[in-house]
Amino acid sequence: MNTVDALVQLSFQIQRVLASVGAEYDLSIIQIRLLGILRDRQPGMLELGNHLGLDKSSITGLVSRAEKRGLVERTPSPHDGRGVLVALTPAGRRLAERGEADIARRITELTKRLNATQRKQFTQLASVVVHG
Amino acid sequence: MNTVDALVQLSFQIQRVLASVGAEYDLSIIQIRLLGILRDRQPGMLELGNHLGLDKSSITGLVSRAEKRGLVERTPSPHDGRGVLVALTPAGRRLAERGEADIARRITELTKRLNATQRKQFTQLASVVVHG
DNA sequence: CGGAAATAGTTTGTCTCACGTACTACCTCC
DNA sequence: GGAGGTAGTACGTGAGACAAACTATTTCCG
Repeated sequence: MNTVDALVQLSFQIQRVLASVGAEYDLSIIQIRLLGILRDRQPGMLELGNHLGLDKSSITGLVSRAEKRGLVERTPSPHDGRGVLVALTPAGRRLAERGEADIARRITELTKRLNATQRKQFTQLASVVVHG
Repeated sequence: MNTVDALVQLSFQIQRVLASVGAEYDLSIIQIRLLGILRDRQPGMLELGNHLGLDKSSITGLVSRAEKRGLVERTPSPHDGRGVLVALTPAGRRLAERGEADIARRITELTKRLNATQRKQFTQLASVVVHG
C-alpha cells in the first residue's frame, strides 16, 4: 500500500471512530470539535469560527443547537458590547470529558497491532507530519 | 504529543486536504469517494451504499446530483429489472483522475518533512493500523 | 466631539447530505 | 401464480455550510 492510500484510509478510519463515538452521545464530529475547543477556552464567535475553519454565520447555528441542548452557553462579552463569549456548561463539560475518554480508548484500540516501540515511532512520525 | 492526539490531528489535516482539493472541482468529500469507488466498479445502489456506509435513500440523491452534473450515469441492470448500475461518464473519469492526482500531490506534500526511510516506515505502520 | 467606517453577531435563503418511512416495481420461491 | 422479499425512489425532516443583508456596537480620524 502506498503512502497516500494508507494515510487517506487511515484518516477515514479515524473519522469513522469519531463519528461512531459521537453517535453514542448524539453528537456530530463538528460538535465534538466544538466541545473540545471549549474545554480550555471561552472564545467569541469569530474566534470559534477560526478554530473550526467555518464562517461566522455557520457558528451561530452550531452554537445555538448546542445551547438548546444545554451543552454550552453564551454570555455577553464584558469588554465588547457586540461580542459574546461561548463556554461549556457543567453538563457540556461532563459530556466532553466522557467523549474524549471514549475516543482515546477507541483510537488506542485501533493501534493495538503495534507494539510499544512501533506505537512510539508511529506517534512521532505522525507528529512530525502534523507539525509540518 | 500522544498517539491519540497525533492521529486525530492527522486525520483532520488529511480531511482538510481532501476538502480543499475537492473544492477546486466543486466536489465534496463524499463525491470524491463516490468517483473513487466508480473508477474500477459499476455497482448497484445498494452496493454503493455499503461501500460508502450510507443508507440507500442517501445514495439516490448523491448519485442524482452527480448525474445531473454529467459525472456518472445510471443504466438499467441487465440481470435485474429492479436494479440500476452506476458508472462514471468520460467526464467523470477525467475529473476523478485529475482529482486523485492532485490529492496524491498534496498528501505527499504533507509528508515532505520525512526522509525516504521515515516515509516508508510511516506508510508501513499506517498500513498495519488500517488493516487491523 | 461627532460622524464614517469597521467589527461582532444574527437572520434569511439556498444547497448538500443524511436519515427514516412509505411507496413502486420487480424477482423468487414455495 | 401468489406471498414475501429486494432494489430503488419519493418525501419530509434536520444538521450543517455558505453568502448576503441587517443590527448594534466600537473605533478612529478630522
